Amino acid sequence: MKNNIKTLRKAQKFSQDELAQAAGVTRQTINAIENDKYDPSLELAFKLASILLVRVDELFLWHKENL
Amino acid sequence: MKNNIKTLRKAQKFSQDELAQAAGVTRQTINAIENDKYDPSLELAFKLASILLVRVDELFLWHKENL
DNA sequence: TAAAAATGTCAAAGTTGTTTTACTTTTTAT
DNA sequence: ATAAAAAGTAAAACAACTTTGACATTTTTA
Repeated sequence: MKNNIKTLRKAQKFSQDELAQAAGVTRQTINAIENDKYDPSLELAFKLASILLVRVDELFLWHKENL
Repeated sequence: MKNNIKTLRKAQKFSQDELAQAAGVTRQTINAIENDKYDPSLELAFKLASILLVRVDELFLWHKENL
């Protein structure tokens, strides 16, 4: 699933590591998600959205056709 | 994490099994999520929100204090 | 231009989410 | 009151997400 994490993170001048620490995960987790290696858990998705000041459905782009 | 699945599902007169099939998972998965045994994946959260015609952040109630 | 910071990547181990099968209990409808 | 449908539950196996530790590459800054 696509996401806007990298864009929003840079807009707030966070490094991957800073965002990771703010969300309570490791740098590798943020890196993997930004590079579409896998999707975060729902819990982490909410934390990231909260930190980046957007809603989950704004941070992650999900398309019905996947249904 | 709390959610409104049971309420919205009943409002649309779906059984757990019907909702499960619509979302492409098993009945047990829906049952476990409704009863707060665990949270769904982000992907499944989006599917359920889509089927139940609400946003992810309306279907699942996440509180900042968990951060 | 060299050092420092940030990012990319990988494998193994650990944790969490999902399926399958099966059985029990509760709710709905006849 | 009974049968059928729906919901609850549990263990084992499997799949997906996260951590840890390590090292390579790219970008930034002094």
